[in-house]
Amino acid sequence: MLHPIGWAAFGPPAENAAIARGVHPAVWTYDNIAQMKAQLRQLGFSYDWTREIATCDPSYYKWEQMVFTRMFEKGLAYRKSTTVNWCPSCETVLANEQVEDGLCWRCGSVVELKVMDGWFFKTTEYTEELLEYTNKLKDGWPERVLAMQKNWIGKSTGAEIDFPLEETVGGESGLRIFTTRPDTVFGVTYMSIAPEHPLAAQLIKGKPEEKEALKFIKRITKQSSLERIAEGAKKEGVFTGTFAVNPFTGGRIPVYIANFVLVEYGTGIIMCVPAHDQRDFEFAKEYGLPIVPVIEPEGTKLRAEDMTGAYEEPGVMVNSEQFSGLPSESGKEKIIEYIEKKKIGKRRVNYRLRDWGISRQRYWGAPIPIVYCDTCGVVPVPDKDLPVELPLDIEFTGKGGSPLAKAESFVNTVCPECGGKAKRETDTMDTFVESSWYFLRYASPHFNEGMFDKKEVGYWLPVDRYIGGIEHAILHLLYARFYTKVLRDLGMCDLDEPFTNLLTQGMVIKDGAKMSKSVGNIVDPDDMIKKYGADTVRLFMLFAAPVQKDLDWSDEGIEGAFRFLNRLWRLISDRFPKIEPLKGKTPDADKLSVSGKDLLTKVHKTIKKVTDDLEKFQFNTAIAVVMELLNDTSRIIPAGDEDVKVVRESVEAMVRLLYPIAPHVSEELWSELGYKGSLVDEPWLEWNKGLVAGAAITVVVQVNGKVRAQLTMDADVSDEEMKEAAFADEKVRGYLAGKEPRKVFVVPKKIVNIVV
RNA sequence: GCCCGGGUGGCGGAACAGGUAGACGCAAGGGACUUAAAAUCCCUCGGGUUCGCGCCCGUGCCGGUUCGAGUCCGGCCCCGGGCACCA
Repeated sequence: MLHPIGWAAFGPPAENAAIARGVHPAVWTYDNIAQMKAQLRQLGFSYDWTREIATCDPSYYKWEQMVFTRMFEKGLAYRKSTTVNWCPSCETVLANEQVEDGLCWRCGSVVELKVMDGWFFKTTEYTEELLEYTNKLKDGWPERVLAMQKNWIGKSTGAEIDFPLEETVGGESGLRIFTTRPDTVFGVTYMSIAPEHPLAAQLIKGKPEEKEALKFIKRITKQSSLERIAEGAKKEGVFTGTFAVNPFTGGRIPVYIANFVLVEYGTGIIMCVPAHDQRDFEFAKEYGLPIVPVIEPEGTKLRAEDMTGAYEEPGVMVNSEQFSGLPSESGKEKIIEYIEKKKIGKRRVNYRLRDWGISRQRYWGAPIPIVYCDTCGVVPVPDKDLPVELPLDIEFTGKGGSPLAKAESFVNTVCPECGGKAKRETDTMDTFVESSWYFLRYASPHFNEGMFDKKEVGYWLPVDRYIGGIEHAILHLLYARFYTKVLRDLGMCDLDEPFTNLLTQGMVIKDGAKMSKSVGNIVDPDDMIKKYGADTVRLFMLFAAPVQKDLDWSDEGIEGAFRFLNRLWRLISDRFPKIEPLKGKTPDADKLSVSGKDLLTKVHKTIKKVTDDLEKFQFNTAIAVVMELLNDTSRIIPAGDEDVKVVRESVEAMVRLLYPIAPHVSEELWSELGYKGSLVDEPWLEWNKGLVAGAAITVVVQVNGKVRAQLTMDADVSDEEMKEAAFADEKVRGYLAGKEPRKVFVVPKKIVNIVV
């Protein structure tokens, strides 16, 4: 088993601290690491510190840079100019996954849309595989995480169809659109193109509408992503002055520029069917465009003038020439077959997922290993010159963009190919790139002939048990899956997926809100450790809620955990210090009193339950049963020496069962109990199967499904004996009142239900 | 709108595989110990009813299947999360 730890050490917080307080990001980062490390050690986590890594170390990011150059060579890393998400506060570009409701995931600022050059990873190369594997991960991943990823990938099937233009524009003789509803093609009454689409400006060139349309484009493209979303209700557009032709009807179709068309999705141009698409409907109403129904619900006639909204459900095709009368679902197929035969379009699958923009206009990150040469163009840095180290001698002003771009000695370099003057790329990589492969590095953290030792990765990976927060359901978990597949295809490993089982643990909540400095509801672990000790903190956190759920921090709750450990401590040090260690010898069951025997049974049932629960990560219930055992053990009054031994056995069991949860206290009590050496060297306890199976059982007797009596019986009781005992019971007889039972159900060793 | 979760005491949460609902803990109330307090220990703690034994009701709501439903099925309501002008 490998239980490693490391630090995602790059990122804007360190740089922001440098700007605000004049501390170098590196100093700030390593200070924080030292503090965190001390805290983790105090808490007694069993990390393998020999494998510790920090992603800001050049010996780490060097390999990431090398992989970048390989990806570049394969076209999986590429540069393009496009509309990107810009966070004005972080002063950097964000990937689509890092924008939440139009706001920056990190700082919450309103994200602006900007056209910029940047580097991208071609996640879309793996879209279908990423989607397909969500089905294979089903056994180990929470349903909702997979659902989120599927959602994010957003597969939709349909067709691309070419609509010829009346006259050629900018070298284009037609407009290609994507639709999921080819069955509605006879109802097209206009088309729309995204304002950002390069062809939009071409379509209006020289037209009377040009001036008006240009103004519109300018206004819309200036809006932030938040405005574009928020104004969702209001559909706006302008006529381009250009017409296309419906290839099915030959009809003349006006082309609009419309604010609701997304340039990045599909082809950035759509056919508009107001009768069967709500958005198209609203736009048509606004601009007085015709509405032509071509799908009708079975047995109903649709009339454009009566419609108050689009009819989006399936139905029967009408007004569609030879396709009329077909159900819309099979109509889709027929239309697609038709366009493929006539070569005016083709079947097409579209995804929402877009390529991962990894350029960050920030200093504290791994430099992108690229050099720009006037002669040779874009040149990747050769392996022998890696890593491209982040220069530490930098001035942080917080103004005017990335400090890297102003570091002359960094920027100016020579071209690795021609030796001439060249300039370095000054963008750094998104920190999610580092976190996309650190788990592989753990397999061979000190390997210096490559990113990782393939043999070691083959041995340790995939991760059997990956634990992280739900907030990375899409971000980190999608990127890591993608990156792993890239590494596989570069021949570096044989993994299809990095994480077999995923456990999304909850956050610690205080007063109904996520703990944060700005809200001021922070509970400092150091304070808690000082007051109660690490074990109390551990115990409480594991006990208060199942790991998957958020944990409500409660000052009273932690007191309860503290009380429990103290009770155990007192039981051992005050009441039973003089009894000799059992050293594995179990008391003689025959010499025990009834309560002694009950306790012995309880001890072994507890061992079984804790073992099972830990296996299932159900720490809260595991702790609860140990608490029960402590209650029972404290209450017993031993009837003889053999009973005392049971108490001793119970105490020893509790200490050992609690070891993974409260290691410090357990070790201490273990030696208090007279044992030498550490519990870490002791094997896990096993329960006595005979004792657990042979224990007396409670049989419930129901009359007409209602519980009327509880009988204590032997574990090997037969159905017949259960029945007899049930009918013999006085209380039960009272309920039967002499009536003949109509039926008797017996659940072996559990229940007798008498129906009268 | 679509897709996932989830609704159990005052609270956090238990309940294998349809078989005693509320384990364990917190809070609350009462009592013991103490000059007093803290700590500790004991009792009560879903609702109604009863002097009590007990009885009736109760797992968001309505219905169904079953000898028996928190658990299964159908319909609805509410809460949380994800996606969303995705053509």
